[in-house]
Amino acid sequence: MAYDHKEIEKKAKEKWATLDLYHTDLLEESKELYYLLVEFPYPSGDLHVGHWYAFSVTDIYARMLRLRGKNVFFPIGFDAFGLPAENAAIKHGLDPLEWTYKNIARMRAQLATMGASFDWSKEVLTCDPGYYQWTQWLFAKLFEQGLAERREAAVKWCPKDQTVLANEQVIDGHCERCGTVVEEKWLTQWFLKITAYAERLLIGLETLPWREEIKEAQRAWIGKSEGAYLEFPIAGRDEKIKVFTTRPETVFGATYVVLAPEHALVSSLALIGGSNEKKVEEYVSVTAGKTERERSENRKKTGVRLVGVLAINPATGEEVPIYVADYVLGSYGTGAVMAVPAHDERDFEFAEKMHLPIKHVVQQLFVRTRGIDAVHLDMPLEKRAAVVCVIKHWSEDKFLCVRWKSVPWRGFVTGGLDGEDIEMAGKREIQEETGFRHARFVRRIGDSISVQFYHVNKKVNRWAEFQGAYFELEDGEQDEVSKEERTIHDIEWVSREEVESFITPPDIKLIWQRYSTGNGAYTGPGILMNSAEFNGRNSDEARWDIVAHVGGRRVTQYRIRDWLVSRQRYWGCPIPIVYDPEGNPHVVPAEHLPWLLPTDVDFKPTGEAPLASSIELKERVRRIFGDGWTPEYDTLDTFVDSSWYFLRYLDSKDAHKFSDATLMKKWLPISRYSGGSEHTTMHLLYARFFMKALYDLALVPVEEPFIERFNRGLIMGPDGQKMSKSKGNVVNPDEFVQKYGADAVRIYLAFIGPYNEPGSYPWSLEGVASMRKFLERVTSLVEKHCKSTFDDVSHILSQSIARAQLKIAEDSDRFKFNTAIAAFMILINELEKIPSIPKTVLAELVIMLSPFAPHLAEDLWEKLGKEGSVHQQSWPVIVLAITAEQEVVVQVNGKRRGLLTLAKNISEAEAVATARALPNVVNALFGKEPVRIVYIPGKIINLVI
RNA sequence: GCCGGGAUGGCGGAAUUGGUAGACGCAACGGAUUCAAAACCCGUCGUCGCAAGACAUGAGAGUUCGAGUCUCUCUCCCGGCACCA
Repeated sequence: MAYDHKEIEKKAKEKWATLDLYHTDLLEESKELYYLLVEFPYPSGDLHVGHWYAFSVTDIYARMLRLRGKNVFFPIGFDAFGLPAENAAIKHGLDPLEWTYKNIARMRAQLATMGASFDWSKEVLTCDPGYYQWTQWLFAKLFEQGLAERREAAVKWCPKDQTVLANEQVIDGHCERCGTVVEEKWLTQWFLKITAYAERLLIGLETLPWREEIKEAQRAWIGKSEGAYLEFPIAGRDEKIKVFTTRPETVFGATYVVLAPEHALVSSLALIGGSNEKKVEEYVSVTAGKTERERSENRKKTGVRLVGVLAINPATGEEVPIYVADYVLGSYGTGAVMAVPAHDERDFEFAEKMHLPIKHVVQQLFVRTRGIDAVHLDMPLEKRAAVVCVIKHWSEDKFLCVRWKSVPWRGFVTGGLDGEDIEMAGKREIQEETGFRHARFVRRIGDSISVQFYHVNKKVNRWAEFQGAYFELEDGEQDEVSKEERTIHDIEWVSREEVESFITPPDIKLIWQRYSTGNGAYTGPGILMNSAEFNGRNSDEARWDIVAHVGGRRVTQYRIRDWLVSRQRYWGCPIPIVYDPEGNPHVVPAEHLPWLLPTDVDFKPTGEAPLASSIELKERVRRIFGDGWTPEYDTLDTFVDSSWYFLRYLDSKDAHKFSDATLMKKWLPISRYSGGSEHTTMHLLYARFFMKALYDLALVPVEEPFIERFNRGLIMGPDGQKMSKSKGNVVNPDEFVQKYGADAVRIYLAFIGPYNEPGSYPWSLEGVASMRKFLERVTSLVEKHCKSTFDDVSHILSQSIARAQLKIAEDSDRFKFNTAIAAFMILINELEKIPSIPKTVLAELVIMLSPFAPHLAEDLWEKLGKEGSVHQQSWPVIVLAITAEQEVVVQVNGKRRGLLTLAKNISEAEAVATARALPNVVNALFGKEPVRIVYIPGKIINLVI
């Protein structure tokens, strides 16, 4: 081994400690400020590959920015409240506090091995009373502002952890932490009103330069939908059923109304109807016993009609039945919907099952815009009703299709109604176009559709209302077809399988699909029909007019629910609330903060909050507030702790305020936040919500906490599978650090793939070794030339170095450390071929290496006899000289035939002449004269023959 | 089902705005060195072909002098949401 990494790492760390290198002076004004944040870890007690990936790669950027003259704030701390500590207490009888602090101590030591340049002096621990005092203080502020609220709600309950979970912590109906199937419970809980900020959380995304997938995930989570409240009066009563719909324009097609089982009107309406009250009650109680998960798992539609009561469709005035069905959610919208089976899949499914009427009010519209039958924009559209005939052979499974002669159009027999009904018109067209005499009308096919096209033969624009109809031929008896018809098209028998591909226009295809696979709900926009005075209008365009017409109100709904923060757990931040003898909540006054977590508790899960077992807490409340006052026993969701930690970093030890206003003004918003994609919709949204709420309270200077956000990828096992103990593919980074050194592991992780996108990269067993080899080559290079007295830097060499410096800096800015390292490797490969390298170049090289391999670079810096630390140097100033020549690719017909190095100021004629003289070009031209020459100076000459 | 992102050698990946496809690295192969091996060093390395060259960025079409990159259709993979009216 060319170098002893253990020795080097030890020496470097001692040197950095002596120089106090990573203490950020937050007041330093002369440099540009850069707040680089990385998600702080939970102190699980063991540093795994994921931690290395998160912290050591981000550290590369922190170090590089410092070299580039920035005042970089790169803090660290621990998200130290949470379940594992408590589980350790339950399982092994350990003290959660001791367990946590022991783990923290261990992880601090492990983090130190990676050589990360964290400023430990600003460390925060969320479980420290000095921290959670301010979590409590901020909670109190939100409470005073009406943003923290106590109410009864159906909550997700994990029977194993014996606690309530936030919606976000339930994954596929299972507890995010322990995987147990989640139950539902009805409890009084604390909520933070994130819904009040739904719109602003959405708008705020617009200006953030985040990746689209992160923004989209948040948008989907917020789930904005615009629609209207419409009211359906109950026949013979004063009451009304209020529904929410995003498609109010389909109200004419609402043929029944559905209430969620938990809807307030269900029991009273059942009583009025009377006749099936028992059945309704039974249905409601059965669904109440199911979790939301169970309800949505079984997608089969169930429901009960409220017999004896009817609602009135406000558009048609018709009476429609009322159902109770669990496919309608009580927690969204108004808990009631108007059902439009023709235009909503769920309503369609329910209507089919219950044999309810399906009324078609939106006609699908096809406009032919391409091809020979495209609508002529300068001509008016002539309306006409028409029939499209699907005709089956009298004995075989074949269908009668039509192939036009003059145009590439293939479809079915189609013709205008001319005042007849569908059956008559169809029979007549079949007779005229095909000669078949005995077609039997079987049925209509689905609903009508609108098609706008240019009628090639009749030379007019048509707006046809197509009605599909199914006919069966009784026999093959056929008349002679008129000559006129024969010149227009041929008829053809096509087998069932081939019909779909035989037919050309999409609208005729749709009729075929409806015939062969059945009709469904049409959920798109189109032309309104069966909608009184709105008939013929575009559905999207008429939407709000219809809302006005039926006296509805335009509203916006959000999918996001308020943030449930109560946890029936011990190891969390106590909710700073006490109850007076009447049971009203009061915030614990600031002078009593921190509102300490009691220590005399029983951890055994009983279904009660552990804090309820503390005598000290009850005593404390009685002592401070008086007899009859009782404490809140729940603790806060740990996501509350982590929603503001980045503010505390700036002023982590302050006993008088949560953070320093002046420093926040200087350092916020955070320049770049690096983390895992698993936090996209929870932590990131909560932190943004907190920031906006605190901004409104004038407690913070900015509304959005993070300018840039980067989600890193995942490191997989060597088999490409997610690392897990059961698969036996877990890579222990410590082994590799021991064997190859921290620098090799760092550089390997940075090289494995782009750090700016959430991909997944398998850990290659040879990868770290190869990085070690590379570092040894750099070492040998420096050692070989470090005694050299030669100091003449050639032009070519200085250009190579400048190019590498620029590339490394640029790629690092984009978090593309893989290509940055590649650029460094290219430079080393080049330098190894040079017999003598000046010391100034070596020094620059070591500085360039230092963010990636901080320990080795420090050692090499000393080998060069330099003073101070390499990490206190400046990133070399880049001077890229302008060259007089440039490379130009020569192509013939777009294929590369040669490469020229031409003077930059060469004329086009000269450049082309030089290109044409190339032997390969001469060959490719076959003596022909180019018909076109594309010349882009500095890039390409393309000769087109 | 809907939304978002993606698909490039045996593998991880590269290719700032449409302009030399496969940078850099791994693995593999050949050589040199060695008593031998490891390490190191030199070379080969998309496919077909002796070569010239042809063909190649999930499949198919299109736009363009020129497409991994832009447009359309389809397939598959990853992520998010999902009975949210």
